[in-house]
Amino acid sequence: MDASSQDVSGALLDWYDAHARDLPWRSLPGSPPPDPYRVWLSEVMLQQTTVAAVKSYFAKFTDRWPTVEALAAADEGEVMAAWAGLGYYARARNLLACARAVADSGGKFPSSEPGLRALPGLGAYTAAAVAAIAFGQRAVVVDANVERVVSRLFFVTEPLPGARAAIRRHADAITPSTRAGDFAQAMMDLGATICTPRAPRCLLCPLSSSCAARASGEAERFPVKAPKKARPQRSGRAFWVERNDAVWLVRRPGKGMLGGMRALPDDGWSARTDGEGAAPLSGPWDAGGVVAHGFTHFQLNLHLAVYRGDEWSSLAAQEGEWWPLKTIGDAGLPTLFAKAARLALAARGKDSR
DNA sequence: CATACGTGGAT
DNA sequence: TATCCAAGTAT
Repeated sequence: MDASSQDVSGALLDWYDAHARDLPWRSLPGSPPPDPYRVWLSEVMLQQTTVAAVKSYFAKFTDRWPTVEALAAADEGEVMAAWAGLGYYARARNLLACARAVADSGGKFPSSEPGLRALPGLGAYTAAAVAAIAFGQRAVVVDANVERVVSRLFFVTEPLPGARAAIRRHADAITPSTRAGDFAQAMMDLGATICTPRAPRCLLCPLSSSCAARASGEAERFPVKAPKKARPQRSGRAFWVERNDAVWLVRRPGKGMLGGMRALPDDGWSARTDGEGAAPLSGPWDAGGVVAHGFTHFQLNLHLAVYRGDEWSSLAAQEGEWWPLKTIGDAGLPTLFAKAARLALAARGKDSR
């Protein structure tokens, strides 16, 4: 390592010793690594998800399933329901698959980066992060924070995603061989609190004297990114069928949008197409309002169709369940359908008043 | 390499 | 209000 790389990692670790965020899945700077189970769980939850959103879910999961063996023994539906609202539901399916793989191998996570990378739901980032944070191994940990910090430090003008390889080389060059976990978390804390996407606080940055973008006065324009595509507008229908203060819910297919989650029946809308599928009953259907919901790659207007009849016999041949309205909050509905349920119940409240 | 995959908070 | 963005992964 050359002198300037040492300057960067040393200055960053000194800053981290004084300013590390106190987070439930962390150990104090310089102290022994935390339980790999908790590191892994937090890292999966934090994929594309904010610290604020993760905190309550992390508490819920570790309280309910304190060890990887406990999670491995859990019912899949209960894990999916516990994940409801956090998004990117493939993570929950992979989480359980990973827990079971680890439990089947004696209950210990692999400590090597390649061993971790082979587990379900662990990609390049998460494998490196767990290796560094839970096992103290030197690993090049590159997430969106690191991309931003490094692209500024080294004035990387090539746009993402093409710049990934160059950014990785730079990150490798400044990664120290000791305090691997602290270094990785320090880079992420710096990116989250100082080297922010907009209005970076360069005056408070421990790396400002080494930062090429800071010297140029244009830190804010990094990382350069390729232009995004417009999000298409889609529409679909969801069906509200009520009987004896219960609503008819289904389980979505294991893959695809909201895969594996409990849901209202719908007409098959997806990222590719508006809905065209059949209703669970012949109707008649009343208009129950519209839920607007933004996904990563499209915007959806979900039209709620409400059945007020009493011919439910055709449902007996279908997969699904009557869920009591008074415990609808425990059904584990993803946010889109939780919004739809809220809409239906609000309208119902008005009717009965 | 591009696309599918959620959600809520900040600006 | 609209857009951006967050500790990415799988295909």
